[in-house]
Amino acid sequence: MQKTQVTIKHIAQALNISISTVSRALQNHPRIGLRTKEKVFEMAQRLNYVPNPAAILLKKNKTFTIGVVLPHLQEEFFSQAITAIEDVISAENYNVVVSQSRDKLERENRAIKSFISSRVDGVIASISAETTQYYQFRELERYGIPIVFFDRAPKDVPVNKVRGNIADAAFEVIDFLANKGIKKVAILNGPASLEISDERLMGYWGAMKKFNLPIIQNYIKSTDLSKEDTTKKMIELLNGEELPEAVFCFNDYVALYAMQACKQKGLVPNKDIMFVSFANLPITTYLDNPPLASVEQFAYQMGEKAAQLLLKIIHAEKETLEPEDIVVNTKLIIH
Amino acid sequence: MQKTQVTIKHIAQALNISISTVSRALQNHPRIGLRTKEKVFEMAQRLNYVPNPAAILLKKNKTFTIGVVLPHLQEEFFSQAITAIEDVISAENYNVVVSQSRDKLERENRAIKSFISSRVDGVIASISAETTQYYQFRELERYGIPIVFFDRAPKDVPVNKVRGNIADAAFEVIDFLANKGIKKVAILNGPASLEISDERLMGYWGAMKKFNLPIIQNYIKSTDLSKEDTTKKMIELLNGEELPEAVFCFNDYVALYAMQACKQKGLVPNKDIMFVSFANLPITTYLDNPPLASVEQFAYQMGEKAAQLLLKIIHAEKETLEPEDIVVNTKLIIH
DNA sequence: CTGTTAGCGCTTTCAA
DNA sequence: TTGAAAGCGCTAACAG
Repeated sequence: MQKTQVTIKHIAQALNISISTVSRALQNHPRIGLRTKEKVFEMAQRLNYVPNPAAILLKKNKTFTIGVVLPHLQEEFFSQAITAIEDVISAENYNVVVSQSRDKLERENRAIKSFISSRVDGVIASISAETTQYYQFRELERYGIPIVFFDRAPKDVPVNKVRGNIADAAFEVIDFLANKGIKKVAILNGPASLEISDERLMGYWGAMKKFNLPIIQNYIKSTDLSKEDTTKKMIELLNGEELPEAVFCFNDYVALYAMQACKQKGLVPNKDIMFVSFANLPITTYLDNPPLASVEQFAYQMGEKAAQLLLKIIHAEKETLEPEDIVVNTKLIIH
Repeated sequence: MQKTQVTIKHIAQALNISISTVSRALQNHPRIGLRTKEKVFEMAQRLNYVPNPAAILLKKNKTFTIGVVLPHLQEEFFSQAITAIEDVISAENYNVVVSQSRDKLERENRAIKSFISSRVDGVIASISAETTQYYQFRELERYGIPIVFFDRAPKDVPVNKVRGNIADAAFEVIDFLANKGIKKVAILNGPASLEISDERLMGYWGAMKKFNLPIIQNYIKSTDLSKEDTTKKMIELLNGEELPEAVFCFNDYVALYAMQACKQKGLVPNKDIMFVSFANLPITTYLDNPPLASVEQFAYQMGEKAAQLLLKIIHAEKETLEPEDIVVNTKLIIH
């Protein structure tokens, strides 16, 4: 099937010059005659020469590839981030390999293994809902592969990361609800292993206190982000002593599942119970009664910063730099 | 940053044997002593040896990578297909590189270029809404890279493809509506450059005739799949002489956009006007008034077949085989 | 069963 | 400004 490929050797022969001259000409080496360069480029074109990446990689011991693991490409939040990463990375002639963990630890680990064996030059990660340990990422360190986390970073480990100012956003959400006279606010949070869950809780807690709203233990739930568990927790809220007036959800999926649980109980979401969440699905705007407000996280910007940081680390030839913690501002969007 | 990597040479030295023995042992070559093999594997483990893919590729002149271009990973249909492709392909130790065209010809071309320069062993493609020419894919042929299309294939060119029995499904849809006593059915079809648009139209046409339903020229619209154009076409339908009773949409996105246009005109979708479409977004089930029915296309199965076909072609060392056309059955789901 | 050797396509000293 | 030659890590004849 494969045609024999055109190599610099062919170009050299056709032009009756040495392969090193061809190689240099193709790289725009300064010490090559302008006429020679022209001839080489012309011939390369004519022969449909395409450089063999494997040979270059082998020689340079670099793959010009970065690996990205994240939970779901289907979430607008992540797909926007990946677009940004691709834009930044490809401008520097790097390639991107994306892998979805689907919130499974096992898939995340497999992706990391594959990144190691394909020898990527760096990794950008947003950890799965199941990930509680930093363990697996140590393996990357072992091979000297730098990592930058975005949005979902492991807790209690100093790492390079880019994240939204979640706690402030959560505070703002409660502020917004309080201003509307809503007092009883429940929270359907994400797994405790995620730092961004803690931050949501902190913001919630801080604001509830500040505005003298009642903090009810039963109003604080956390889910593993699956539909089943989210539904279960929402039903617990609905069956509780006092129905909350609003539910602050970890993200749009959680909100969607929770809203459906509501409907099944005969309540109209965003009329009988208000929902507010972190935006990652533009599709919620197609609902008949969309959530009152949501937090925009500027995924593109976050992806951009993460990619830039990673490139910076890759280019810095020195040993590990101080981990950076970049915070991107969020914005409360009132619908 | 990079640690110096462990090579088979290191293993050979540590064990005081030749590198070819190590290479063979690692490949489980039959003519290598069991004891030697064991020693080699042990040492490889101990030194954290990871084979350098670049060297293997260079040697074998194969990348064990296949490229996939498709419109949007966010559509459930495509993301399921990609999962299937990954499953099949990785079972044979191939890797997958995915690229989204976002329905832009230019992005599709860029992806193809990048597939060529990274020398993928094969390509699976579902063309963009803007693609009208087979032209760009010829470039792949030139380099002997086999292609399999799935779902969206170019028209009027004999190619390897996997597709649903769209025309039959479209027929079934009209049949279903006719049975409910619905006579005036409009169609919001995709761009004419896609074979799957033609097939939808054929099925529609055939059924409308068969059931003696009126075929009104103004009821037949096609959109470029963008929100703007779809909205425009839907508004034309709504402003026409006679309101259709049902609209048969190219896919769920088209349905979503069209339904929103409805709402803006004060009509309740799926009560005042029925919608039916090809399923690619499970999210539509969260709508208050979801579409009556939709066509399930078994994306996973389609992806699976496409991947299997591609592998078959890659493994068949001969010159181009006869193009295959694999049809996967669809199913009408009543909600 | 194992070792020697050539070479995949390219970059890069070193020498001219 | 160009060429010769070594070598990146691995595989695979060929030769024992």
